[in-house]
Amino acid sequence: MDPMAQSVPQRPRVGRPPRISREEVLAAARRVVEEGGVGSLTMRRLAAEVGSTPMALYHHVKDKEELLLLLLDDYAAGLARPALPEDPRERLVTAALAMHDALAGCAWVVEVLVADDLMSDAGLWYAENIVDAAVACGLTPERAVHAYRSIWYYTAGEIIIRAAGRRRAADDRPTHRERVFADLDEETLPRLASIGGRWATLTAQDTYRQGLEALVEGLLP
Amino acid sequence: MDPMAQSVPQRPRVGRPPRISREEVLAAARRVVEEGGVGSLTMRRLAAEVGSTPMALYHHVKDKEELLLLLLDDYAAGLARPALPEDPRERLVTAALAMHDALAGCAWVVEVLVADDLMSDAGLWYAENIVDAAVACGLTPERAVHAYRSIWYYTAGEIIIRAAGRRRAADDRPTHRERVFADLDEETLPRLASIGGRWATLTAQDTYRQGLEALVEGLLP
DNA sequence: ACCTGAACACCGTTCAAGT
DNA sequence: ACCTGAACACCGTTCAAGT
Repeated sequence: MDPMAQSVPQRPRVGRPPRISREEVLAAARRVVEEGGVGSLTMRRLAAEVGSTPMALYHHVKDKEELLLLLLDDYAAGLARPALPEDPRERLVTAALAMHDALAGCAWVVEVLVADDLMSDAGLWYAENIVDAAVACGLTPERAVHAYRSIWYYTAGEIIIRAAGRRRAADDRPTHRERVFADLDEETLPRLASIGGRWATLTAQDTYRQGLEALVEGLLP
Repeated sequence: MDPMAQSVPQRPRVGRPPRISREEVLAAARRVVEEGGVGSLTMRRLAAEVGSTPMALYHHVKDKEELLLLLLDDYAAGLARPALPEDPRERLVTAALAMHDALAGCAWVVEVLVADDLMSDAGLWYAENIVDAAVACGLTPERAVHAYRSIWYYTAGEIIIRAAGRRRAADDRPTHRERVFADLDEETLPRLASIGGRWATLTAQDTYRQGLEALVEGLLP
């Protein structure tokens, strides 16, 4: 842009030339985390991935926490922002669904999110639209924030619990839950006993939208 | 009870007499976990707590996972089961609130719960009553299970996120969220910017019941 | 300025041996 | 039967030194 820019003397880079860059580290971290979740991202593993030593990483990120936050920013920045309907109630539901989808695609995100609440700037777009739509539906700003919070609890809970469920389903040994459901006491737990084997099927179904609409129905005046 | 029981010859206990018992291990684990969360419970720390070596523990519990499950059973067994109102809608809300309270008192429980879905038998009491009340309110058993699921997502999400929030508040360095909220762009995020500093106060408020009632309102016919 | 290697203070768990 | 000690394969991070 500025034709002079090129001739501005670059502060002469002294010392050893870099072998790895922050971007390279982040890209590798993304790969690792997408494949095996946050749990599988270790500084040592990451170092191996970029062909370096664990300590070299600390020259490009402050520590592991910063690494995760950077990863989050990065993910959030790439999210699509769907066009939202005019009608405020529909706008609210659509924004919440978009937030949910953004998270559902990437289970690891939630693990980090919960640890440091809310996304980066890019993620605030969802909150903005949900709160704003709630106000447009007639809530006070205070109640709109509370409504957003309820939706966030519901959404985060859904993502976390269903992700955990999928992880359990992945390693095939029977879970604690299955063992418990196999022999329910009909005397003390008649309703659950009558549902029996259908429990697993029913709770595996995706009912996010259903629950969201119920919640919104109850939250709005 | 059986007067003969005493004279039934005990299978002679051979070998070294035990120095620690399973109960002792569990009691120590409970202490550790209540104080510092699941994260602070390590086999090594626990061994030190009972005055033994890490490997001695493996004679009383299979591994760390079993230890956590035992801890859970134990906690669930001690829960009060409040009297529930006759009216099914009130019964539903009361049971959900009781479930929430049972969890809220013990943040560590949720960490384990999420990892292995649902509590032990004792915890199923909540599910039983919520599903049953939902049926009594006119839902089909299938929709009643879905309703329970939505309530469970909402409840678990609330507990997890608020627990994480409290953990962040505990170590006083400013969180990522605070930094982001400090300078919101009024152009792109006008609603959040207008809420500004009130966000922290508003989201710190306990609105579990409010959200629950909204959700129930929307879920029931 | 950037990278390396050794070291520290941790993990859960296995294995072989002691009482 | 119960416990111990040494060992294995891991962690994140600090520190002093090399290029």
